[in-house]
Amino acid sequence: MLPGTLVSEKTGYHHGDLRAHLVAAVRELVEEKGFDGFSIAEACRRAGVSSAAPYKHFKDKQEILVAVAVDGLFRLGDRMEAEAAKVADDGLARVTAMGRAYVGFARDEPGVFRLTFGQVDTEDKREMMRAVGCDTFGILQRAVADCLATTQDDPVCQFRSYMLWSFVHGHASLSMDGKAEISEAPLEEDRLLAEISRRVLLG
Amino acid sequence: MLPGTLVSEKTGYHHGDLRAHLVAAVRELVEEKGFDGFSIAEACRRAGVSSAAPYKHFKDKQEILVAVAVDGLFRLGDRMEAEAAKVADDGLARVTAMGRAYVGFARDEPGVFRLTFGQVDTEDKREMMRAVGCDTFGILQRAVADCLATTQDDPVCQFRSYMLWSFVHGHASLSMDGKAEISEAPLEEDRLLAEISRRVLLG
DNA sequence: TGTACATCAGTGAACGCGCGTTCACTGATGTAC
DNA sequence: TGTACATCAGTGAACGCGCGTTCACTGATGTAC
Repeated sequence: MLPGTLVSEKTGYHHGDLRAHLVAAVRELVEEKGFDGFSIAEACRRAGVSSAAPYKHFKDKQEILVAVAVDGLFRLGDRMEAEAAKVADDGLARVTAMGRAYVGFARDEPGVFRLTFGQVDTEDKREMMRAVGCDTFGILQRAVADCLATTQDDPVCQFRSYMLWSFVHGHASLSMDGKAEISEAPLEEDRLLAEISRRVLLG
Repeated sequence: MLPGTLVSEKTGYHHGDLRAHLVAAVRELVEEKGFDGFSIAEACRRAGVSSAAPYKHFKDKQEILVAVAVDGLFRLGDRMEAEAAKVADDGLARVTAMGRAYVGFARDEPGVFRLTFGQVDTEDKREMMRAVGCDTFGILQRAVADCLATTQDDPVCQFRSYMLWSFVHGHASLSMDGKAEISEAPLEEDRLLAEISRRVLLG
């Protein structure tokens, strides 16, 4: 359930890496119950720790959720890069692969996805997310710049990157909760992603 | 605050149209606090009614939220049709206008938007939303069919409609919480919507 | 028009619950000498 | 190597709170005669 490898198996009092374990437990809960419906108390039970323990690592509930969201963004970025790296050096195909990674992430972890792109309550979270979000978006921008034989700063590149992001994000959101019947046919989805990359990047 | 026109101003015991008033109150709260953070109790206080009253109209909390979500979908559809009707009979422009309506709705009522397209907890809600959602999506499909000089059933029409929906939904979601800096320049957004309609419907 | 009565939409008090957070504490760990 | 001690990461009990829901009730409304 929780990754045993993360624990430096201390017996008894001290936990080892409670912070990471809490984040993992919250991640699980957010998937199971949605990001409302989640509670610190239950995350503690799951991590095998008293309900006061988290406050040694986090200021409050909000801060834990931000940690989970940031962690999610990082993993999303990693997944995009990994998926793109698998593809031969055809720019268009790489962009499509990133889209596939994005949608895959949303489908595998809808709770975290919603949390990550969900409403922003605090200024802290807003700042944090903006910073990490720019990094992740940069991954796409670089691939698009490659494709168009231009630089990331080129307004054309930014415009097209944002178009792609919108589309993929929209499809991810809609397919996540079955609003697109199309998502039942994985072949169709590949076509969809390829088609949209083509239409945005060429022509 | 609450639309006085809706109340058939009964004095005292009987309320007139509590159901509609509760939905309105919940809508307000969902905007103010997000759809977590909302509580029946507070909606009752706002509607000036005891906390037991809602159970004469709704089975439970979930059912109220579904009512608000369904109501939101209907109003979204109305807005799309209204915005499209303003435009001369150029198919492409009408589709773009619908996009503008969609994004406008998301920006005006982010809470309801998130609730409407957010996670589906119960099978009841799923069914309800699917039915109303198909109606709303149908509005777009008809405009696209017009544009392509084909019928709604044509797979090409469905495919393109879904592409448009994805894009607009994605942009709406991202711009809602300021993830697109682009959203600060309304002129740019018009260009974005027009461009995407063109790229999806032509070529 | 007046009366009796069924129905309906509200009240208000009460319930049990689980939550987020605090507090004083305690046991383990690492370091200086 | 041994001891003293500061620091740190946990405990567990307690708190106050607001919630969703239930219950027996009551007052208003509409209708049949």
